[in-house]
Amino acid sequence: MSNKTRVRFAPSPTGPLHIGGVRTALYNYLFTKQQGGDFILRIEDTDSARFVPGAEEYIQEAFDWLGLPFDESPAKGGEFGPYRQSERKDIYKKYVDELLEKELAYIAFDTPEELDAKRNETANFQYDASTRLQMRNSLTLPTEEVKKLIDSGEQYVVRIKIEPNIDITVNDLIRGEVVINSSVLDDKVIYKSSDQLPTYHLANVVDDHLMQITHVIRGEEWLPSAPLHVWLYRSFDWENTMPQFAHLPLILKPEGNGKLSKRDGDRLGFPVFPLEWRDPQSSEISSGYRESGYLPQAVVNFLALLGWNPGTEQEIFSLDELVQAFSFDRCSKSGAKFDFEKAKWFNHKYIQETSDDVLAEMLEPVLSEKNISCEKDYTAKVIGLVKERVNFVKELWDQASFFFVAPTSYDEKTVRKRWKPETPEQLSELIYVLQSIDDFSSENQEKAVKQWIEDRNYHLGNIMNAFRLAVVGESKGPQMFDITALIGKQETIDRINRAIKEISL
RNA sequence: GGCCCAUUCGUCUAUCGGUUAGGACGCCAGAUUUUCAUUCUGGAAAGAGGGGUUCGAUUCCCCUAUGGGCUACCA
Repeated sequence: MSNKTRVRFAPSPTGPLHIGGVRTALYNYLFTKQQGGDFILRIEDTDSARFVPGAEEYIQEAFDWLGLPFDESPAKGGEFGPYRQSERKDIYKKYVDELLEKELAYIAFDTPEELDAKRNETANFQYDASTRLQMRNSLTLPTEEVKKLIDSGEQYVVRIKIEPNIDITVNDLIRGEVVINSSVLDDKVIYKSSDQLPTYHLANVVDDHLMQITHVIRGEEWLPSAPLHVWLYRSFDWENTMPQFAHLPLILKPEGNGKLSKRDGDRLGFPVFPLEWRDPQSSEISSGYRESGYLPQAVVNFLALLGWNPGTEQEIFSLDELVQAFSFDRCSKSGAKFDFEKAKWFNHKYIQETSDDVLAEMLEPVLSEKNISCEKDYTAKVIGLVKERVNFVKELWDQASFFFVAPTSYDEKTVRKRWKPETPEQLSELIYVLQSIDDFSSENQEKAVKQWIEDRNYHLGNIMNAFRLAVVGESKGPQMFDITALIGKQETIDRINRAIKEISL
């Protein structure tokens, strides 16, 4: 067996991938790539009842968008496949039988109703060494009886037989040694005859072993069952090749209590999913980071810092830099509340670093939706002027619409404040001044207009603000002459004329 | 209820026994600006509580409190 680092991200396809899962996957990726290892996607669909169509495709697409490619996956294949647990039925059966033969597991016939009844009558009922002898299973029933029940089609499950009062140590890369006494563990179901599939615990351990996974990096919600997994490795006699564990702290709701859940996002005004998701049953739509105008690099950067820090004051990291810098001993042990404001800030930073051409490409759908077609080059120039004021790609339109369409109305407050009785006449003069400028560059305009203002002893602020109101429609936007230089002389003059006509009414 | 994990500014976090407890987001103020922003500068803002150990604890130990997770024939 090679000692190459191999990690897996193992979601169950029960819906869209949530942002906490994305972070877990990201840490897996960072760690394994730092080691020169492999990043594997395994679909854990052992619960046939909860399968949601489209979820697996969604997961694939999300990682494509994020730029975190898998080395092995259902889509890509690999030498340890298949990568969907539902396609590995036969494999698991063999290992379940092995445990049964070694008498480390047993068959149980108790129905869900019987178990419910038991739980109701006994407080803290647990199916374990203290109770298993009172239940209907292969430990209490005669062998022929067990055989007869199975042959007659009686549904059963296989339970792991946990020996009581043994301290089980889980060595966690983030938390150190966690010791749990086996008496608090129950005889977990590892296989169900109803769908002939194992439960998570068994499938997980068998697959991690067979796929030669070296590190299991997952959410903290798995910490309580980690001792069971260790027990399973022991039962199979695989403890010497058992993967190392790292249980990541959870991502919490920004306000109130509890871990971030699917419903939190749209309720609080930010996405919790990488991509937009449309529920196949209810048709309900949950927003995604991609559709909200986040750049994947910003999402990756933000998520990486949520629960890990470099120990320096650097905050902006490329993926490669993250791969270099990541380490488990700089992961925090406690849950992190999701901070939407900071996510916005990261996106702002990344938009500044993205080229105008790329942003123009991203703005294209918005423009065509508004029936605006223009040169990419023009759009890019516009973006160059306004991008420093936005957090999201979609905000570019709000900041730049007047570059594409002339104002149809004039902001009332600004009119009241900036449109004086003498303004129309001054702007008429301004038109003459602009008319006389041959090279309509920003610099030339500024020189000519300022000279005129000085000659006539006008008030700079009054002129410029009225000018802006006429061209933009309100009191916002980049340098005035940068705007007019881009939209051109004729358009500028037209807009001033229109404003004189309409505002004076 | 039981078991496990955690606990530094509002939030994300640095500190690995001795610091004016540092940074970032957000917030507030000032500067820049022909507007709105951006940007820059400055400011307010933290060791859950109680016991120990120690010359000295945010840091190590214990208890309490609080938060979180798990406790399914779900993952």
